[in-house]
Amino acid sequence: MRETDFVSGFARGLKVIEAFGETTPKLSISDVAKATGLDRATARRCLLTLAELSYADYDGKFFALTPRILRLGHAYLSATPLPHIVQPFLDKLSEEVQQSASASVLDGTEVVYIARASQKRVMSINLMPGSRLPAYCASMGRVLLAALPEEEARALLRQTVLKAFTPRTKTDPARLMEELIRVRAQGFAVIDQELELGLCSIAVPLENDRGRVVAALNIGAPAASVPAEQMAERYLEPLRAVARALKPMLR
Amino acid sequence: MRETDFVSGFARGLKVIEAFGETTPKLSISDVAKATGLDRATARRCLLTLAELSYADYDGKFFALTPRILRLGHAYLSATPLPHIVQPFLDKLSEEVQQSASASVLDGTEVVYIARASQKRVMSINLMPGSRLPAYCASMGRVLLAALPEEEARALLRQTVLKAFTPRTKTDPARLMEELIRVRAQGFAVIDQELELGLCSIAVPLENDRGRVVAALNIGAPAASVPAEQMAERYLEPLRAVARALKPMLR
DNA sequence: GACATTTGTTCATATATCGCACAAGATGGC
DNA sequence: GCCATCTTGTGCGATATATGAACAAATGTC
Repeated sequence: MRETDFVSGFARGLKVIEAFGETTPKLSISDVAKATGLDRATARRCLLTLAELSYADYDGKFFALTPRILRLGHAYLSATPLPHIVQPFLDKLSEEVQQSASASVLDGTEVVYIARASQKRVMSINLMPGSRLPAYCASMGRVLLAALPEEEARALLRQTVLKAFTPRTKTDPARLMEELIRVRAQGFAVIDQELELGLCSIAVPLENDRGRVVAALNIGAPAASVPAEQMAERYLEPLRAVARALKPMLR
Repeated sequence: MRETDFVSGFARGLKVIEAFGETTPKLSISDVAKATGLDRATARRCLLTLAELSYADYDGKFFALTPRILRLGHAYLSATPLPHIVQPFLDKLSEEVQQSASASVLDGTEVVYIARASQKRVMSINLMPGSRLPAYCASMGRVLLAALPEEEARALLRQTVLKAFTPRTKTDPARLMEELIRVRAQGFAVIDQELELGLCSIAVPLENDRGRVVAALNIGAPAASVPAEQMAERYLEPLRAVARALKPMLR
């Protein structure tokens, strides 16, 4: 790609949108400049552009995103076949096993939820399509990393800040790589309270008709009612049945 | 705002993202140029920029958005307090009444879902945060339109294509305005299969601590099990209880 | 209340992008 | 197989944007 085939004003604007996050719903011009590394004058122009288009509100001091910004993500969710195809299967699966079921894909070092059917909430975090979790300590993340060429998985782990969310979180890259190899061999991953105490989950890869892994499916359950050792015997077959049923439908 | 405080490259890029939709998951350069009204060269530069930043894939012919684009909408969902505050209340409400419960806000002529707790699916459309419905024929839309100054509501209806989704859909602007006045007076709206046959819903406004309507809450139920006449007697009180409980928590 | 910082805004100019026109390549009909 | 049509890629002049410094205003500190 040539230098001139890149619209840096657009790229800068996207950076500005992403500056808004979890802990920062309202940002001043300087806040955004600092968060993005852009010049204050440039950040201001991007923010005023967002406001002009009603993607953001401006009270003269702080900018805040408006729900209109959801159109952007929705363009993906409604345009991409996978979420639509998977959703009814997750609904059925979730009802059958009386636990939450989800599907996700990999985006860099993170897992991105693309569909979800939730039963009564057991997690403190509220997951929905678009939500992200670090791949290294999520069951679907393990499955998706395990599906990559070993070198690629290793590279992603190197890029990740391996933080211990609970005392059980595995954070040693070497042990994680071993775990990925085991996951690939056995065809599923079980997470025992590595992301949140009290929460277990199990995931399997979802292949398309040509055998390429295109997503992961999981079931999450409270550790109190389903100990980690029982996850596989209870949920592996239902998950695999869904993956088998979906396989011929995925291009 | 001065002319030079607007980054048109950014605005054009956002238009390109929104060109991807329901029926158009993969678009060529010309497709996007046609859909957005941009010059082909410009559309191409925006698309290549998206691809360079991994917001889109490019196979040499077609562009498709990647899940990375969900970061943009997620910036809003995670940064805005309302969805987080409302979600656990919807969960409880949904379990209590054994029906789906949702919250939404108005964006132009459309209702945008910002949180949702779903029971077994009754709608053919799959709703999630970010999903949009036309305001004029959705229960939350009626409530949100009714909360606007009459002239503003009338203006939005004028901008809307009033399509009949079912034989029961109300599409006459004058009758809709009457309906909005009734909704405002009674403090709730009931929709009887106007959006989809077999689906009824009821919505109430959600006010903040200063009495401004900041969102709408609703419950949807299959018409077969809950006829429209029963929606209010069954669900109005539970909905209002949630709205009352939330009110002091909303700035 | 005066000083020091931070923040927002403006401006001139160097730089990058836009849209047009044209060339090259792909597609489809017959 | 050939022409008509549509699509994509590129060079260039005109136009729009980014930059960083300078100033003004607001905010925080002692």
